[in-house]
Amino acid sequence: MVKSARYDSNGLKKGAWSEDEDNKLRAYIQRYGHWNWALLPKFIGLSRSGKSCRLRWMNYLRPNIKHGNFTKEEDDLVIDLHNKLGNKWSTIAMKLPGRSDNEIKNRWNTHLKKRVQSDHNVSSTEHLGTLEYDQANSKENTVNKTDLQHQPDVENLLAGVSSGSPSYSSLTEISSCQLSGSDCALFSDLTPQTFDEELEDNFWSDPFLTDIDAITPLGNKLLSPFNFVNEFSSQYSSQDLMMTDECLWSMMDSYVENNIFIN
DNA sequence: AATAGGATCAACCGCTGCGAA
DNA sequence: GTTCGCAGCGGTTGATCCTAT
Repeated sequence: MVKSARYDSNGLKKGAWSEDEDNKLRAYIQRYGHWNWALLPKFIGLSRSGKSCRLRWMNYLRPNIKHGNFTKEEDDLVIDLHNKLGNKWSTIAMKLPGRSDNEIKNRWNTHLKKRVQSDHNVSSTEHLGTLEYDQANSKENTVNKTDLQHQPDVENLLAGVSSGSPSYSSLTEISSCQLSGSDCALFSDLTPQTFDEELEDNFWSDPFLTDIDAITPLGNKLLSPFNFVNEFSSQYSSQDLMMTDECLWSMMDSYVENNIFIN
């Protein structure tokens, strides 16, 4: 149910995301965070708009995102919050961890709106237990296994959050995390699987860093693409900075590998 | 088996708000 | 005070799936 891929007049790809694009975007953001959505696709080598990348990440690729499986409790909460807040989907989404505003909006438009309307006539779900409700929604509860293959385990993720080992202020902070210098390896060699394996040991235990300033234990800044570009743009002309994505990646990786920091 | 029409949901589009210059 | 660029939001679209006939 996705829009077929096509290219617009600016050469930007539209429509369905390929697995390769997903992998690139996920791996990049897990490593560097989303420091600038507009420039990010260039660094990844994607022919997508920043908007499209942001949307894909927020609605689909975030580590803690859930698909399908709206429980009766979630539905009730959406209805209750919609009753109080109206179409403030992002606000409602904040109350439902793992659910994107887009998914909640779709859920409302396709199911809950009708349910609320029919409830005005018959309070049909009052006598449905949770099990019966789940069974009634079994079609919707079909989880896309392909989607889950590349997702970190949500339960572990949440357990990690609640255990307090890393101190997160919110789940959204997880989505914009970055790795410390010790985690860095040549990204180009990583498949999603090996990337996840590599992260497994210390991904959730390492401190999370802000999108732009990756603070090392020494208090120096690790070169994120943001300060990488800033650093180089101060030394070279824009002509000099016309480099291929591969070249950029290579340079960044060599910086990371050699622990070269800027203050 | 074919197909028409409804349902679903990922993705797009346009707009607003906000911070920086 | 104005302009610009970016992030985020909510409405809408359209490709695909599902179901009834």
